[in-house]
Amino acid sequence: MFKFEIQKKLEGNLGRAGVITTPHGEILTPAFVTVATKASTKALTPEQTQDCGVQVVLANTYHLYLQPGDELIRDAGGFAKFMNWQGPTMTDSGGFQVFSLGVAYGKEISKVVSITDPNFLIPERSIGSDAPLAKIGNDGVSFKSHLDGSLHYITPEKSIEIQHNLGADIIFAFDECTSPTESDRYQSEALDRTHAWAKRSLDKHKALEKEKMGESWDSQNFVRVGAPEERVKRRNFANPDSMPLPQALFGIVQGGRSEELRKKSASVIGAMDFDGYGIGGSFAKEDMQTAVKWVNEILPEEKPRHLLGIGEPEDLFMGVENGVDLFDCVGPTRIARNGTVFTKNGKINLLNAKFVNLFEPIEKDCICYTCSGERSDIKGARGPTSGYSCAYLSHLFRAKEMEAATLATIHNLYFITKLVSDMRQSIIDDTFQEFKETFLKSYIK
RNA sequence: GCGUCGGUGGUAGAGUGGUCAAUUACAACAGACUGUAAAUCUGUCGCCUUCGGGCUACGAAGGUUCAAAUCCUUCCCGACGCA
Repeated sequence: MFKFEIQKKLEGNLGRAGVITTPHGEILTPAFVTVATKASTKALTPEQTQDCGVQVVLANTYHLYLQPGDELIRDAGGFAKFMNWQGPTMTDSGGFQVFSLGVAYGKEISKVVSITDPNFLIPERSIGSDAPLAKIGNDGVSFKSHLDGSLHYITPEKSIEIQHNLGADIIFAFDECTSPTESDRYQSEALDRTHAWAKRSLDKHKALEKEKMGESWDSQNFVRVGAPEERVKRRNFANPDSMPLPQALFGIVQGGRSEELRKKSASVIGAMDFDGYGIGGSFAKEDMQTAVKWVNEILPEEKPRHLLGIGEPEDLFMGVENGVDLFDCVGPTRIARNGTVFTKNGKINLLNAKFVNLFEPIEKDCICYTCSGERSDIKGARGPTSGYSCAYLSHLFRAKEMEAATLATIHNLYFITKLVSDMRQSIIDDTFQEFKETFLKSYIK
């Protein structure tokens, strides 16, 4: 029931348009995956998220394991059902938290740095005095919960077990996301660890799939006909209707900024029997493109590739052109909550003084709910409307009204989802290069 | 009219002789945000500056003092109490 079909390839580079089939529906690729870390697209209901054109949401293993607990979500029938999301889902393995709660904790480090930024060479610039909450060992990672200080030990096996309880259609191997400031020697050590963890993740996944789906399970020919009682019982699903469904596992390529390590990782991970591949880790903004290219030239062409945690418009073009099928990023939703929205002419901050009395939508020709005032599925049902003005959004942000986050998030998700889906269409129409040039010309000033 | 308390930067509110251009919060102004520790964080926030400093400021005007937002006098304004 997990399939990837390439519909059309870009001439002269690695880009392609395709379709991923999951037990919960299809994903037309390239696609932007919306991040719903704690089983919620912050500020939006699933219905609103879907209305933005979002096909897939990605939740987080570590966060849901801590709260409300993966077993509870298993009993609820999986996180999609738990949050009332109708489409395909993914979970990240917790590998990113190894970074964000580890070396990056309390520090001013981003996984994407700019080589022109002098500060990036000062690795340990501290913005707090807290000790890291994640400590890495070869067998796994110990975490001190940021919620209550309790100690937890996550191994590749544990991550996969949790992800099976969470029940997403696509799950990820447990990896170590390294900091861009680490030495080559460390990156190499970490890479070996990530490779070992990939193998362990895969073995555990296969074992759990076998247990869940039965010995003669065939992922390509799965038909959803009803859950064998016994298997339902064995997996301890509280709701017998929520039959166990097959899950796909993606391995993760690491290697930091090193060509040698990136290529090595793509070979090692690409040779393992994963359903698809994630490209993770740290990048320099300036050479992200070459890094992605090194990797995708090696990874098996017939399997989907997911560029983890990348989502600036210019990076999306770069990724698509270099053979990436899926992206996820907290950027669009996070900056929206902080008052920044995308426009064709670059990002704008709605909290700037100039928007206080601007009685126009963010973008006049945008048809998202925020700009047009209309939901895509019931256009005209509420009578004439001209959408929400910048002045109103500015007021909501200044007044700290929750709706500010909702409306800004809707616009940004629509913008970014539409952008990637337009890229997909342009690949099919053979107009990708023109589309890219036109967009970037006005977007980057 | 008498008495008491009080008047501090956009606001609230510290400070009651020098370390005060004045704690703090909010507001304002700008910036950041890339597998979410994030409805968060950072910077600026009297005027001028060659970034050393200079100038004007704590209701107003005088005064004491080497030195005053801080002490004294008068005036103006506010709250409360008594007539």
